[in-house]
Amino acid sequence: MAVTLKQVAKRAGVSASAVSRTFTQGASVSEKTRKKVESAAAEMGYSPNFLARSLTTRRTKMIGLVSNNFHNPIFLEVFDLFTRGLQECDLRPLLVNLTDQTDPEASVKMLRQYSVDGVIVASSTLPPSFAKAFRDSNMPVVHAFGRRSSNPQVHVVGIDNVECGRIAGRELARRGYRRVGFLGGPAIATSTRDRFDGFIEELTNHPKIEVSHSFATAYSFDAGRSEMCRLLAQMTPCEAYFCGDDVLSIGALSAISSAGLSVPDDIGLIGLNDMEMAGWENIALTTIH
Amino acid sequence: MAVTLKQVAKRAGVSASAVSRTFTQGASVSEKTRKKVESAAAEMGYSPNFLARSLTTRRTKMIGLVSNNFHNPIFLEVFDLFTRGLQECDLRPLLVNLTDQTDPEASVKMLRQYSVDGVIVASSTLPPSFAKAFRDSNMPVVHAFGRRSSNPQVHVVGIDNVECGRIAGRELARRGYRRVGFLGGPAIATSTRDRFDGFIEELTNHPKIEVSHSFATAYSFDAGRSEMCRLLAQMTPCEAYFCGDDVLSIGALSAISSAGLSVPDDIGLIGLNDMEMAGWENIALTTIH
DNA sequence: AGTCTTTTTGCAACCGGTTGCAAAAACTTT
DNA sequence: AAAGTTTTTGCAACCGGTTGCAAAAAGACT
Repeated sequence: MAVTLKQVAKRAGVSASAVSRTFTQGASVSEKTRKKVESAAAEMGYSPNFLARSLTTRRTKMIGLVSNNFHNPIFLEVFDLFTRGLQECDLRPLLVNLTDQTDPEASVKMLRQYSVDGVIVASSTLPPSFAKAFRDSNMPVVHAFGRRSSNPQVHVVGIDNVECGRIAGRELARRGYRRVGFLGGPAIATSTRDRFDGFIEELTNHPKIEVSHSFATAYSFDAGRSEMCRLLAQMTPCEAYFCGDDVLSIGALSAISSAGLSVPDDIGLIGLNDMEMAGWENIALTTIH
Repeated sequence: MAVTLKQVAKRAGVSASAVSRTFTQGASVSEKTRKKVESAAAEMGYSPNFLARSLTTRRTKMIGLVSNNFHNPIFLEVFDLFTRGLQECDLRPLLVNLTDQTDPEASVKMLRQYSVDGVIVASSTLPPSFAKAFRDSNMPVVHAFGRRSSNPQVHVVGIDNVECGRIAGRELARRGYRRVGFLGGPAIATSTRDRFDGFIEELTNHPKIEVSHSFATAYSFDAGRSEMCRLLAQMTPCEAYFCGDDVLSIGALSAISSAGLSVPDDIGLIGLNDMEMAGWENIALTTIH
């Protein structure tokens, strides 16, 4: 069906190697044969088959892009940036949706079968063991939004979650709130733990401020809304909250307005991520970039 | 590095073909050798290399997933559903981000080099010629959210945009508005054209209703907001608008509140898509599912 | 036990490329 | 023009699998 190297070789009147070489960076071909090959290839509409090539070069230029965050709009921004970044490096993302998948093994196996050159695990809620599973299978791994670990085999790229917690704590203190709360994402997520730690650490510098905390079940609107509803139903809600992330915050925001209260007049709120939506005028969330 | 078929064959004491056959659906292998091969494979952690296999089978089980909509949160839902659907069929999406790419040829070439089994073009704003370009290169193509064309080579999956326009028109009429507007997405997009046509068509049944229209520059919050700002600054804004989609609507919503007006008391608004966010209580958009 | 069928097996060629190596061709030098 | 050097070229083996075909093995039937 598709034009093959051999057909081009025949048409150009040269050997297969010559054709192969004109399409490989830095191979030795004379100007004359290169011209012949190039024009034959152009006429026939030939371009080399990457997968056949990968068999010998051992490079597919495919990168597994693995995530389970398909309900948090910030991840559309993430996917946009990641795919464009990869494309600029001449790499292709093979997308893997991990939603409702608890065992890494199946994905590891699949990505190995496709011989990806590397894997990006883009998630703050997957356990570190997940990224490790890929690594153990000898693929280079970047865990985006992961936590730096004692095990240096997995590259981690992300924000300093502990520092985020500190920033939030410091800002709430600066604004004079006396009773503040941490409304975190899922309690098992490392991102949640770290933000919590930083928040608490900062607020120990302000012993007069009363601090409480609770966790939502996910980084999602619904989770944020229902957790905030619960908090508002208690006898003494806090004066201000640091929420796990922006979507969670927007859920909380919604609970607060539904209760007839307003942000920031009645309750202070600070999010995290500075996603596009946070800046929308009908949301207007204070957030950490 | 990775374990190969030959190594397994040696270990199991059988020929390469035998190993290959135990891993191919419906090939003829005796129970005895299958067992031998399977245990050898398990011990060595072997699984077949899909790309090498694809060379002879001519099936990669990879599908190009092409889109330029990385700023409209509805597409995160789309990507979620599409990737899961593909995965259920044992197919893998190779994601292609077309943002700031005007020429289809580069992507066509790239996807051919990776020998994808087919392509899904997921976009309502790309011209039909884009999907055709893939088709002309002999790949099966599905244009999701595209417009049914006279050229039957490209499969189209999507909503009935004309009917959406009718529904919106009918609903606004039913609610008794006398002066309604169409605030569409980009004027070149087929989805915009079709929704517009349906809207107008329906409202010709109600000659007493005054209809006007305008187009935003994109399906985005900012575009919706600024177009609505412009409309509100005019002497006679409409009583209600049908917006191109939900993000556009939310932008319009924001412009309306900023102007000190309220929906639905001062101005009616109806969106399209019923994205998750439309249901969030602090947005509460009327929309078409 | 011998013959006829059916199933299982290995050989070898192939999928579409790359690459080490030695021979051929093209330049330099003297 | 001969010898030496460098560049270009094609051959053949290989990457990791699949598959048509004929031979071998197993099973069915007299």
